[in-house]
Formats: sequence, structure tokens, C-alpha cells
Amino acid sequence: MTPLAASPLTRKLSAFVALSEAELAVLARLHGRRRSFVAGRDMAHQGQSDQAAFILSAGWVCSYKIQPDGTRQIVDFQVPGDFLGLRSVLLRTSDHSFEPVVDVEAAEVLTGDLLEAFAQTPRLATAILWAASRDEAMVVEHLVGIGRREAGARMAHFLLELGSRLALVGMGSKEGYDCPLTQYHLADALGLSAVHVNRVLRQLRESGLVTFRDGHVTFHDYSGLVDLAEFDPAYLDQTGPLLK
Amino acid sequence: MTPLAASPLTRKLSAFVALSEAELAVLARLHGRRRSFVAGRDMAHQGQSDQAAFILSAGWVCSYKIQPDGTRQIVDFQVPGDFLGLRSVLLRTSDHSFEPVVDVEAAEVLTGDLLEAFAQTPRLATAILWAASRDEAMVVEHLVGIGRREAGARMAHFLLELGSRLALVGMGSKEGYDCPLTQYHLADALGLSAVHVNRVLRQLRESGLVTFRDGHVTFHDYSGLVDLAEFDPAYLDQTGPLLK
DNA sequence: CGAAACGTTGAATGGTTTCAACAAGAGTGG
DNA sequence: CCACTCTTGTTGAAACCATTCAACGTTTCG
Repeated sequence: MTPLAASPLTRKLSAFVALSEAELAVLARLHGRRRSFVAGRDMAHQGQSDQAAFILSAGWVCSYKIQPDGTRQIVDFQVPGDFLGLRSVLLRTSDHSFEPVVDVEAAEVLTGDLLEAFAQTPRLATAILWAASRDEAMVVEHLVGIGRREAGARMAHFLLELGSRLALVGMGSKEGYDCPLTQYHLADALGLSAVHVNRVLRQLRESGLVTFRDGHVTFHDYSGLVDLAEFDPAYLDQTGPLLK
Repeated sequence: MTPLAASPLTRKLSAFVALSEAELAVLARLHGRRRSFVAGRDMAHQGQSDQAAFILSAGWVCSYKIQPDGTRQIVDFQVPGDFLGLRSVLLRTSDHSFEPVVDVEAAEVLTGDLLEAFAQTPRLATAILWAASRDEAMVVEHLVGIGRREAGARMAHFLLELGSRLALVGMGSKEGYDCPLTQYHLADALGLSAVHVNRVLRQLRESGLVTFRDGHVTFHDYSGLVDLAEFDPAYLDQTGPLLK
């Protein structure tokens, strides 16, 4: 019996591991401290220490780094169901900033609560760490994309990956998904100029592959897009954490 | 009293945390299973599971991903003192390959031994996890470099970072260091073509900043290079793991 | 000696950026 | 309610950075 309104994180983890009632209860308790953040105002800045982690339940966040010359590189996006700042708590190395792309609802997770939850339910701990390693794999794939894919394939890959992530929490399908990002976000994430992002999007649209418009991504030719991007979701669709 | 011939990893950790005799002993025991690998033959392949971790004591390794179209992106290099495949053991998500750049000496670390060591000496565990988070920060910085730095600054930043890492284990200084990488390695790491790497290196050389030649990097104008690269070693020179 | 790996250089091509200008909608304050 | 500004999106033309192709030199190694 799944909860009436499972949180996105619960949904995501449940897609890979069958969680017991007790584990679901602990997970639910982690969602206790609800917090809100308004779009555009950073949740945390580079160099700030002692910050909490969050579980995103609604809204989008991006984690980025600003360079001395003012250019920005977005490292990753967080969508509902994603952890945010997990490594900062576990390992204390947050040298980037977090900006809510839209208004955000999140649960604050204190270090103590997290460690306690881990101690109580090792299987849950494994599942969460597995999710963290999945995030890391995405950063690596992101690096590969920027380094070795041309703009069209890079964009296609990005839109497909986002779609897969959202599908996992019921917010997207092979038809498309809602996406509040601006072309500037895409530019800063993909290492392109905003102008070129616009052109690439037009090409993809005119090729009948995808449309990115008015806050919505629509896949017109999913498999064609997969071909263009050479999208291999192996790094996303893992067999799940190794649990006995 | 430091050991007569401290391992590079011991050296590195000691630069940030004062380890007790007992902790040093545990660390030494982790170095027990010595293994050798010859240059060019992969230590592990993409998709392979159930692999051990290694502590590099001599030689260089690169971790990379091959794309369907044959292009390669090097994600990171490992130099003596670095862990290799740590995340694969802790979290099981190694979707990239490891190639020894030169002949390599490493200590194999079995999952069980590592967990046992962690249980025995929590401070050592924290120190090692801190080192892992530092590696992660380098991958993020690498992503930023590829996405938002032009070729010259990217190369300069890369050479400087490598220098800092090597200095930590006594294998480099602000004068320079030995570096067995080929221009092809640089190209695959920096997301450039080998031809352009050659040109960029020439420019840097002719500007009197650095020379990369015959397996040796020589800094001619360290601070000039730092300026060009906008190199801010904050993500490397952390205050160390938070230990009580 | 021949092959293979690495380095070097030129010329042509092309993907991307920059600069510039304009359009449309949202929000703001008078 | 209407100017006004700000953000976001759009498009063209010129400039530029980087790639590709091609050729050649050097060294290493079997």
C-alpha cells in the first residue's frame, strides 16, 4: 500500500528498491521541516559552510559556479525528488551556489536527522547513497557532453536526460514535459551562448525532433532525438543499489 | 615521527590532518596488496562491476569515457596518492574505464578491508572521504573549465591544478614537474583536438609562461599563468576534513 | 629497416561567439 | 491605465576560435 501522496523522492527510490513500511516511515519523517524559497534568490552561496541538505518536493533548482570573469557554468539541475547539498553535509565541500529557478518547496534535512535515519535503516541509507552516486554519474556525463558533443547533440542529450529524470517522478513522458528553464539557463548549462542556444533549438524544432517553447518540451520524434544525441540511458537506468 | 618512506597517500592526508600512530598503522596496512599494471592496458572497463579500489603509489592513471562515435573524454587523472575507484566500491557506479598512462604501482583495497579500516578509525574514514570529495570538486572544476574557459586558459588551469596536486605529494613545485602525458591525453581531457593542443602549448611557450616538453612541465612565469587561468586554488586548499 | 606513436605546421573549413537590433510579454510605479 | 523598464526570445552579419585534412619530422621499438 503506497501512501496516497508519495513524495517525489519516495517515488524515485521506490522505482528501484522495494522499501518496507518502516523505511517509508523514516523517509516520511525526513520530509518534516518544510521550507520555501522564491525564484532567483540563492539558497546558498559559494564558500558558505555549515549548510543543510534539502529534499526537493516542488520546483527546480540549479547548482552553478561563477567565474572571476563573470561567466557562469551550471553544473546540474535538481528537480522534484532530488537531494540538494547532500555532499555538503556528508563531506563538506560545497563550493558552488544554489539558485531556485522557480519558487521551490523543499524539506530541510539536518545532518543529525540524516545520520540517525541512516543508522536506523541501512537499506534506506544505501538507497540514498545510490541516488547520490547516480547524480555524480550525471555530472560526469555532463562533462562528456560539453567536451565531446557538438551543440545539437548536446542539447538533445540534455533534454532527453531531463525527460528521463522527470519521468521517474511522474512529471514527464516520451511525449514531453513542463520545463521552466530559460534559454539562458540552457546556455549556462551547456557551455554555449544564449544566442546559439536559440539557433540550435530552432534547428531541432525545424527538423521535427523537439520543441522547447513556453515552458514546455515536446518530443516530436523521440527515437530520432535519441539517435542524434547518441543517448544511452545506461547511467540512469541502473539496476538499483545492491541490496540483499 | 613520520615513517621513513611515507606513501604518497599518507603524505597527502598528513598535509591536512594530523594522523595518530594507530591511524598511520591502519593506513599502512591498507597498502598491503601490491599490484602492478602496464601502460596502456585498461585496469577496468566501462560497465564492469565488482571491481576493487586502488591506492596509486607510482605512475599515472586516467579515467575516461568512450562515446559511441569513438571520441574519448578523459574525466580525471590519478597521480600517486590518489584513490582510484573509491566510489565504485562504496556506491557501485563505475561507468567509466581506467587506463594506466605509464606503468603503475598500486595497492589493491578490498571492500571488506576498507570498511573494516573505516570502522576501526573513524577519523581516517573522514579523511579519506574528504579526499574523495576533493576529487569530486576537481571534476566540477573540470566541467567549468571545459564549458566556460577558452583553450589557453583551460590548458593553463589544467597544468596549474596538476602542479598543485603533485606538490602535495612532493612531486612538483612552482618550478615545474614531470608529466608523462601526451598531447593526445591533454586533448581528450580538455575537449580539444590534438592539433589545437599543440598550437596552444606553443603559444604558452612563446609567451614565456610554461613549457610542456619531453615529459616535463616547466613554469617560467607562475603568477602570469595564474592570471591567465584565473586559477583560484580554493577548491584544492581546503581547511581539511572537519575533525574534532 | 620498417612500423608505429608522437609531435609539428599550414591551409581551408566550419561551428560558435559577439555585436547589434528588434519584438513581445510581465511587472512596476506614477 | 499607461508609460516604462526588464526579462526573454529572435534574427542577421561579421569576426573568431577551433577543427579537419594533409603532410612531414622525429623518436622508439621490434
